[in-house]
Amino acid sequence: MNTVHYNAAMSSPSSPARGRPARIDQARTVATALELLDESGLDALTMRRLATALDVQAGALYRYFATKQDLLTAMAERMLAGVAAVPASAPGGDWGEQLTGLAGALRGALLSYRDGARVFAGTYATGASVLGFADTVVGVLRGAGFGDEEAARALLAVANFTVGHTLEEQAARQPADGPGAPERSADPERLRRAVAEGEFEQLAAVLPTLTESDFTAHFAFGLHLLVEGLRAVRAAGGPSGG
Amino acid sequence: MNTVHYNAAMSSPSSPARGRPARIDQARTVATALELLDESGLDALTMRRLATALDVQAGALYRYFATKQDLLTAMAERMLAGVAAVPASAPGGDWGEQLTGLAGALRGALLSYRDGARVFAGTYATGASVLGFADTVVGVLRGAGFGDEEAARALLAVANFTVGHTLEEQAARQPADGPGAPERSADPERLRRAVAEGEFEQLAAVLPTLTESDFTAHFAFGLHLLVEGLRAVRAAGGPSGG
DNA sequence: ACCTGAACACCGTTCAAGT
DNA sequence: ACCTGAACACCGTTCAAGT
Repeated sequence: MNTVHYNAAMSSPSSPARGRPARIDQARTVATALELLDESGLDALTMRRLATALDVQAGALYRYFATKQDLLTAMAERMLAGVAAVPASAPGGDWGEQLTGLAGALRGALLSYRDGARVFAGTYATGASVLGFADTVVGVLRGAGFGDEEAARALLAVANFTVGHTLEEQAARQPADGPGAPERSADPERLRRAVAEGEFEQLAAVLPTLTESDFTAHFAFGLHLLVEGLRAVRAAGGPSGG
Repeated sequence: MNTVHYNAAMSSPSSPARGRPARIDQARTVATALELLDESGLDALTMRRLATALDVQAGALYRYFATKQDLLTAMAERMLAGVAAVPASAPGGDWGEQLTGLAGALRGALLSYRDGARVFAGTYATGASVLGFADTVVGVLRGAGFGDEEAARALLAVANFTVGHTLEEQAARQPADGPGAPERSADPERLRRAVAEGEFEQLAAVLPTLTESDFTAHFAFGLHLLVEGLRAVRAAGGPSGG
């Protein structure tokens, strides 16, 4: 069962190719959609533009994906392909380092496509890539002695932090194309101005760190907090040592 | 300077009301937009529907908001109104409890409107509510002895976790209107089926916790990890005790 | 079986013209 | 100064009809 089941309700192309051979299929459609996403961003990814890139009419896409949302879910699933294999390629380290590596791999997968985090956050993918990642994370935690409940909640905490962080990281990296300045992009200049205008003494003091562009350091710090928190939880809860 | 400056480039209504009195304004437009959001969700919030609710034509909205994105930013800002006042109303407790209260207030603010987290995550609000919240959080942390860099990074970690968590919480609470099952909603049933179909032993073991609907407990656990992580960081770094 | 062509019911945004 | 009316350039989705 390696294949992703995008949508069991969709009519998949039957095995013996009756009639004309298909000009597109799910895999090529998702691949082209991800290329388009990376080139132009989520807002520019329309069914019509995707169809044009595939040299087909827009309606043809609906033979493979019931809705655009289904396509986005398949894209999210594909983005995470191989993300669970990270600890296997770097087997050393304790559970904390393995968890850090896995979270970093998730962030890397989302960062590897423009608006990747937005696509992932906007879908609910339950394919082999996503579940395999979750399975690996939970395996590391249970192997380290955490209980089932703690392992599940730790998975959620790490995943939600990673998605939330990468969402903002990619929003900040948005090109802000043109002097018209779109409102979503996290321009540090606007933040600086806003802090200067109001009375935010505390914020003003930490502004240099807050507006720095080293998102890897921000991510590492948050992840470090979660791992150290887990260490504290385990020390307080279970009878086993580290 | 209490007023939120939605967009300095927009022509605000001049003080002496020349010509016809305005039938709509920014404040009423944002309030109505939030009502509509809460009733029907973000996907149903269109400029045309909002205009109809305000008894006006769609084009009239563009005298107050340059783009829909600007309107959404103003909505995000308004959602967080008063969220920084939480520690003032419950002044007791150490920095950890105060931080927990602030994060809980942020989650509560996002939860108080349907798709609130999606609106917030999709914008970059830098008004008094958002900056006031950030200022308060940083103030708590610096007051507890954390350095400027750690305080800034801790703010980001807590905010990103909270947004990421609430994004998923609201996706899970989506009514999933109709048996057609929209793909975004985090139906626990689909997750159960997907885990059962594949070979995810670790995931299967924690499935009861993973699919439980007590998001408050999930949120509390993640927040607990962050706070305990901060305690560990402070113990390891600074010379001052707790 | 697979895709086209054409339509349906919408969008966000702009802007001359009215009052 | 504020809003209307109407248009522009799109959307996602459906479906009879062609091959």
